[in-house]
Amino acid sequence: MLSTAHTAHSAFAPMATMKPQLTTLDELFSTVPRESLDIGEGLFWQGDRAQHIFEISEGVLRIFKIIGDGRRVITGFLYAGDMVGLSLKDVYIYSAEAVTPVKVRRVTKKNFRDALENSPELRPQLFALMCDEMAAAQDQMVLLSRKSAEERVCSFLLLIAKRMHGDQQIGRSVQLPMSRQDMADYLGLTIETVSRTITKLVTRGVISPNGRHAFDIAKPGKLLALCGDGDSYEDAGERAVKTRQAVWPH
Amino acid sequence: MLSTAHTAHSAFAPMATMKPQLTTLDELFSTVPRESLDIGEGLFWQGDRAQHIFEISEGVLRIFKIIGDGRRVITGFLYAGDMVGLSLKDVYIYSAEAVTPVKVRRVTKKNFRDALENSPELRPQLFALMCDEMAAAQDQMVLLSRKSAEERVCSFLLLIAKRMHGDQQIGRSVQLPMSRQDMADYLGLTIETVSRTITKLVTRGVISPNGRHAFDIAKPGKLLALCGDGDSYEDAGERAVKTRQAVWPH
DNA sequence: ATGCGCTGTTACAAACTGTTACACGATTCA
DNA sequence: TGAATCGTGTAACAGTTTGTAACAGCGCAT
Repeated sequence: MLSTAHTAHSAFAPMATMKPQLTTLDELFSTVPRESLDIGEGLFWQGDRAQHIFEISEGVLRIFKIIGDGRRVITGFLYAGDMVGLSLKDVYIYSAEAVTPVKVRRVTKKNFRDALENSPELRPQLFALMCDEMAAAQDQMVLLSRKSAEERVCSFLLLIAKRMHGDQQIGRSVQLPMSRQDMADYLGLTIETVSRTITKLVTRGVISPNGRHAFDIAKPGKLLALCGDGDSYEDAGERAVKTRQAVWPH
Repeated sequence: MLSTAHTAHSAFAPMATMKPQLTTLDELFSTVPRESLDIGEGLFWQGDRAQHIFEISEGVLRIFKIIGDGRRVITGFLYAGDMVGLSLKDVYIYSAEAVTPVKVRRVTKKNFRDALENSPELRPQLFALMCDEMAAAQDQMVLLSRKSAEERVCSFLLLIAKRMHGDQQIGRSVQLPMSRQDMADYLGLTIETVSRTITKLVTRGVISPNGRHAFDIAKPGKLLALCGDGDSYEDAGERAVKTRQAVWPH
C-alpha cells in the first residue's frame, strides 16, 4: 500500500524534473478542480474503496461511523482547510457527509504519496496534521468518557467558536450549521438532552440564541468554567458546578 | 530513575552523511539500552517537556489524561512493540505509567526525525502506525459514545484478547494486568459497574475467571455478539468478525 | 497463624440521562 | 391556502448507571 518507495534518492533530490517541488499541502490540491456537495450529500461511505484524499475548501463535513443496529457516532466535523480520507486501509472506515454545501478537491492516494516522497517540506506538515487530529481525538475521548451533558455541550460550543475564529481566540458568536441530532451523535447524548442543556444555558444567560443555528456567547468566562477542562483554580468539580447552579438564579 | 538514559543518544549524533540506512522503526530503537520501570512508575507526565520517543519492549503501559477535578481518562494501554511520545507539541499532553514491570527504549525526537528523513522505508511504517492509532481512537469514541456497560466490557475483553495474540486471532484466555479502576477509567465506567458486569458475564458462562486478572473465554461467539460491533458491512473486509467461523469452529 | 491494607464484589437508593409523547414553527407541496 | 412534513422544544416518566457503603478475598508484614 504505502510501501511504494521506488525513488529512494528522492529525499535528497534537490528538484524533481517533472513535478514542481511543493512546499505546502494546499498546493498539492490547488491544481485540481473543486467539486461540490449539496447538503446531506455523501463524499464517501464507510466500506468504499479508499482511493482519494480530500481537502475541504468550503463548508462543513461530518465524519461518522455506524454500528450494527443503527447507532451513529460522529467522530468529527471538518471545516475548510481540513483533510479527510487519510488512512492506510483499502477501504474507508468511516463515512463523510456534507452538513452545509461543501466544496472539496481530491487527489489520488498515489499522487499524495508521491508528493510526500518528493517534498521533505510536506512531511512535517502531514505529521503535524495527524498529531493534531490525534490530540483532538483524545480530547474527545475525555469528553465522552467523563464529562457531564452540560460540560459536553459547553465544550462543543467552545470548540466550534474557536474553530470559526482561527483556533486562536474564542469568538463571541457561534454558528452551528449541524442539526441537534448531529450534535447529539457527536457528544454522545440524545437530541433531547442537547436541547435541554442548551435551553438551560440560555436561561442562565450564558449564551443567547440568534436563530436556531447560531448563538452569542454572553458570558465566555462562565462557558469556559462549565466546560470541565478545569483550569487549576477549579478543583471542586461536579460539586462546584451544582453549587453554582443553586447560587445563580439568573 | 531511568539512570541509563543518557549514554545511548550519542550513538546517532555523528555526521549526517554516514547514518546507517534503517529499514524498520525497531532498528532505530534496537541500539539503545533498555530502561526498566516498576509497577506504577511513570515514564513521563502530562506537561513534561517532550524530548523523547519511546518503544515498549516488554510489559504494559497506561496512557492517561487528568482533568481539573481529578477525573482520569485512560486513552490507551500500550504493549510490547508499541511506540509512545509521538507528538509535535513541546510538552507531553498525556501521562504514561507502568501497569506491569516495563522495559522501554528511548530516542530523542531529533534523532527520530533525522532517521525518518534519511530513510524512505521508515516513513510508511510511521504513517501506518499513526493510522492504526487513529482508527483505534475512533473505535474507542464509538465505545464511549454509544455502547452500554456490557458492550464496553466485552469489547475490552476482545481487544485485549486480540492484542495478546498478535492481533490476528482471538485467544481463548485473556490476561488483564490492569486494575478494575484502570479498566473503568478506560471504558468510561465506574469500578463498580465494571465489577458487576464482569460478574454477570461469569454468571452467564460467557467467561470464566482464572484468578482476578485472567479469564478464559468460554463462549467466544457470545462475547462477540455482546460487544456491540454489529455485523455491519464495516467489518466485512478483513476483520476478526469475518474470521470468526475460522477461529472458532463452534 | 493473625491482623492489616488494598482490591474487588455486592446491595440499595439516588441521580442523570434516555424514552416517550406531544406541541410549535417553518417549509414544502398539493 | 391548507395539509403534511421536518426539525426542534418541552414535559412526564422510565431505566441504566452511579454513588455510597458494607462485606469478602487476597497479599503481606508482624
